[in-house]
Amino acid sequence: MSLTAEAPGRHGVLEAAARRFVAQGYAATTVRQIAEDSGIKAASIYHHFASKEDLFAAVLDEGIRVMVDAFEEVGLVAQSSDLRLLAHVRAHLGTLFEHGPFTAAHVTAFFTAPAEVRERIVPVRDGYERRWNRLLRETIDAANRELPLLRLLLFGSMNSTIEWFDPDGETSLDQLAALITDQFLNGAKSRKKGA
Amino acid sequence: MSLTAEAPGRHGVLEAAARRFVAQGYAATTVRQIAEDSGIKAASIYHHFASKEDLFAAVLDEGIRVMVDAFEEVGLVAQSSDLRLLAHVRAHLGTLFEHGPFTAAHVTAFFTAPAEVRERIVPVRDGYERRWNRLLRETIDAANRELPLLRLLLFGSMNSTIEWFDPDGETSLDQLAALITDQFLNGAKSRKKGA
DNA sequence: GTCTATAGGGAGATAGAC
DNA sequence: GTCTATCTCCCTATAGAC
Repeated sequence: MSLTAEAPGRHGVLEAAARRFVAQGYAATTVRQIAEDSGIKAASIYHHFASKEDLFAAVLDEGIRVMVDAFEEVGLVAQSSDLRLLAHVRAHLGTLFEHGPFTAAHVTAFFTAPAEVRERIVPVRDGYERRWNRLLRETIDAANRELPLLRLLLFGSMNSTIEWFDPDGETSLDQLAALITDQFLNGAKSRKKGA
Repeated sequence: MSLTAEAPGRHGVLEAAARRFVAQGYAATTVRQIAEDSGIKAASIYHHFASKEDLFAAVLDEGIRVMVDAFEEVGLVAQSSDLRLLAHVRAHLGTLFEHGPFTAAHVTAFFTAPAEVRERIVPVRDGYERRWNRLLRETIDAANRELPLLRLLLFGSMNSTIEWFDPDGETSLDQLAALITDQFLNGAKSRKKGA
């Protein structure tokens, strides 16, 4: 929660770690940096986590938990399927920019995780992907074998925002979510200039 | 070019480095690993490159060069603008999966590059992005402030394929390029199941 | 739950012979 | 252009006191 509290506890360490992993990646981050950000000494990290890899796995886990929670919180809004998709796109973007550094760390660092860590996370990750497949099946009418591909393209668009979107800039997260959703469903051609 | 040649030379080292950076990221890759893959000793790397960062910058440079070359090679095909976009999407995917490891290394590792390296590369990268903005302006009719955003979404979709697409799987690169282009231009809703 | 002290290893890089 | 040998630094992790 804080960077300088006297006893940050497990969660404080976890959050400082996630922030570093986002900024530098896993390998480039040292336990000493995480400790310094947390306001404790490096050796104290090992009271909360057995190893740096263990800490990394905990960050990835929390990243998924935040995503799944946000997805479930959108709930079964009884609107059109297009608006339901928009709500979930907005929620996913929210996890990247508004709900702490965990999901961002997951998205940017998962790919570079050591194989053992990655295998440990995959089952949880699958649950989130299944939720999206179900959602998309209710929204678009593509062939069954195309649907996971379209989901991956949408994920690619959404997750790439972590590399370039500035939540304090001209475009708001709401606007970005609307743009991504409309582009995904109706295509870039539908966005006529003469609006 | 080869992993075990007696004198791999600068290019062999560069290629081995790119492969490692794709697989492990920059920080997790050691100069000793690159040397071993190249068939030389670690100290010999420093005959070709002043430092590991220097080698990294050379890999990123080459990654852009490959992208720009592929873009230019598509040329001014006098087809419809949709088909021209398809050709460029196919060319970009080709740089990720068919033209060596340099572009893949650029896409996956650029974000984690040390600030000095990144700043050195940005101007070259800008040239590639300008080419795409120009291409998209001829293809879609979106508002001027939306166009760069739409390009970033398309880049996000295309570049994410490096994390999940298997060029030896069921779907070919040609099919993937067609799917991405059609989804980008016309949206996922246009892909009706009853085809 | 945090500290000091330190073990043990591997990293990037250099010197100088061939 | 590549080698062997080595420097120096900093990494993860442990031991044991408070």
